[in-house]
Amino acid sequence: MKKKKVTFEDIAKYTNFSKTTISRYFNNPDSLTLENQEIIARALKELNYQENKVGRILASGKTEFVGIIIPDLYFHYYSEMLNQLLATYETYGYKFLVFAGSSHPDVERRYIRELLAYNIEGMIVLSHTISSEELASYGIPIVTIEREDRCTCSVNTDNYMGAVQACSLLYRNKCDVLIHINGDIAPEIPSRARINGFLDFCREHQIAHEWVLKDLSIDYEETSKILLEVVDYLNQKYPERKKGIFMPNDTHANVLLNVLVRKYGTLPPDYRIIGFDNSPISREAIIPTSTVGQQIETIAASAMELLVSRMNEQKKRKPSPLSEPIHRVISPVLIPRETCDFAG
Amino acid sequence: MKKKKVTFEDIAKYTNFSKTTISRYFNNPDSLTLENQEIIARALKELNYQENKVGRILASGKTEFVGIIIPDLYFHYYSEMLNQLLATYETYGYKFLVFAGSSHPDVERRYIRELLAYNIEGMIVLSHTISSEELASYGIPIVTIEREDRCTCSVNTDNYMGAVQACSLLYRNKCDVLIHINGDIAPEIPSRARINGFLDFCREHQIAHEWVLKDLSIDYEETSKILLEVVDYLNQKYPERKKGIFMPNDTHANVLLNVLVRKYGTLPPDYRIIGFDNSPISREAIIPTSTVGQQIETIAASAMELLVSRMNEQKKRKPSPLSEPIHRVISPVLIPRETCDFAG
DNA sequence: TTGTACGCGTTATCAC
DNA sequence: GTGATAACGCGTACAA
Repeated sequence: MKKKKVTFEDIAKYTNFSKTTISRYFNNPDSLTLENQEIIARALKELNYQENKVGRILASGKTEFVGIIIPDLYFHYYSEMLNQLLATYETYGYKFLVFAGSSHPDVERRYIRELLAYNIEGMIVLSHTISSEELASYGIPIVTIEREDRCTCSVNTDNYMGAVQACSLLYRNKCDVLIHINGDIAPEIPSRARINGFLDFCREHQIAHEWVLKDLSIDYEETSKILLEVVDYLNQKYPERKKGIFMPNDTHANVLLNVLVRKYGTLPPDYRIIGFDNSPISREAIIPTSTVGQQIETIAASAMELLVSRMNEQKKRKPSPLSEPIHRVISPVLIPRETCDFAG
Repeated sequence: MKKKKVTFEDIAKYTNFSKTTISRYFNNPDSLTLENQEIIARALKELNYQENKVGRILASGKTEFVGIIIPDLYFHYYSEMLNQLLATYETYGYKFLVFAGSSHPDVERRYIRELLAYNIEGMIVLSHTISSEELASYGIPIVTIEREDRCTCSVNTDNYMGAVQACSLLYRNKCDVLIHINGDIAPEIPSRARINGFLDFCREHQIAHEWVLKDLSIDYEETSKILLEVVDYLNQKYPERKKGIFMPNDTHANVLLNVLVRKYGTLPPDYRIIGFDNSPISREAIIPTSTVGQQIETIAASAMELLVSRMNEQKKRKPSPLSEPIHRVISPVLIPRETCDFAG
């Protein structure tokens, strides 16, 4: 069982053509006689030829590789995004080299160097670790998703609009006071707009509101404890008032919901809740939870479309100094469920 | 801004060494004078050399690529497995080309051909679509995880033991009748052993039991409806008896839990529940749910270790006809939580 | 310790 | 429509 791989050379000998012709058979078949195409096709079968793209890369410079750097696969948001990015293989044929980020800048720089060593044609970055300025400096097309994007192309959810939709739903649910529980987020991070949208909406509509400044972690028990305290605080501060709580994501909305249900046996009528993301947990919670749905498939498709157009520019034109960053914004979709009274 | 990449050639000219010496600097630095190493190191900085592994691949035949075919990233089990597989980059340096499988055999065959075209050195398969026999026929090292594995190396959870542990916990919780709600699973699928473990344990301990044969889908509402019917059925058939329910995974355990809590306001004392996987949902459920924890990190590490050893064999020895498949089994860990009375 | 020459599998540029 | 030849960037005998 010799593992000697069959090459164009072998096909050429076998068919009495030249390597060039074999190459053409793959890249420009129409330039061959139909007859000869069939001869070669047959030879490929008979010799059981296995395509080898490494040679092609070296000769053509095109790897059809795209690098992905994603911070984590814990949150469903990220794994679904990766899922949808990978799915674009069917559309564009780009293969994905994936690194799950480590939030250590130097480690991620090693990832990037490694990706560059394989001549990736472009990169999609979801990790927050490296500044967009540095990313841009690597000189290859890059699209970032939902992170700081001053110097890179990006696709983000319209977080501001999402927050406004969420608040609007709580408002229509006759909530007396709107609450947002979230850490302080740097202004350059897109999801910061959720806070801004919340604040602006409440001010514009002159609704009593409060941004409860709490950093909520990934740890369930810890978050649970914090949110229980927040509930006590809210009960004390806003007794007899209907509280509309806008949580920054569905995972934490679920923790809050559980805290309330475990405390009161059900979601008390003076609490309305809405989360963000439309993660599975929002449907699988003890009470199906209203949420602002991110259109992950659209975001992923849009990111790849943008990246592909950039990569094509790089190939065709000569100098093309990687024009101004393009920022795309995808509208979220309001999904009212049982943690609000009704959609209207 | 000419994009002309710096090559060994350039470094060689710049330093008055030959390409060979530059190459050696990377692959066998000790064979150079310390002095000369520094000269080259400096030149690399000054010319801003970017490693290019494509040439190396062509010359050496070693891509350091591993292909991953994963069925889906919806279930946390898979995304976490991918996470842990990617994390082994730090240990072995293999890069991962990832395809999210499509459950269409022909599509996955295209994926595999594409992977082979890039000379991947090995493959990790979680998808169930292609038979292990066909996988083995591709002639590269392959490790499968939690799927039919007759002809391939594999790493699986000890599903049988997991089921026994689950049943044992329910038994110690003084359940009168043990219930397992699951579809019929082909004997060659590892998770089939969960059913066998359930049945064997109950028979050996002479416990009343029933395998409720239901195919539960990924759809929450649909599953919810089915499980509500099952609950009615169980109430009727086993009134006044303490029912210990062993669910095949945490997602469905959560649906059942929600059905019960929504029906009774809490988990009735005559229902005990345990799931499988230790997914986040088991901790985030309205009542923290007992589960059989899969050691995903260990499984992933073990799979890569196995794969790496196989890939090394392929490189070193000449004929090495890819010896007999090795099957590794990782023990699960029982995690008792509030849906059971106590651990003892 | 260092250099020469060739090979890896494919594509691109010319010729014919 | 087809073929010879030279890249592409690096590794590796073999020679010095």
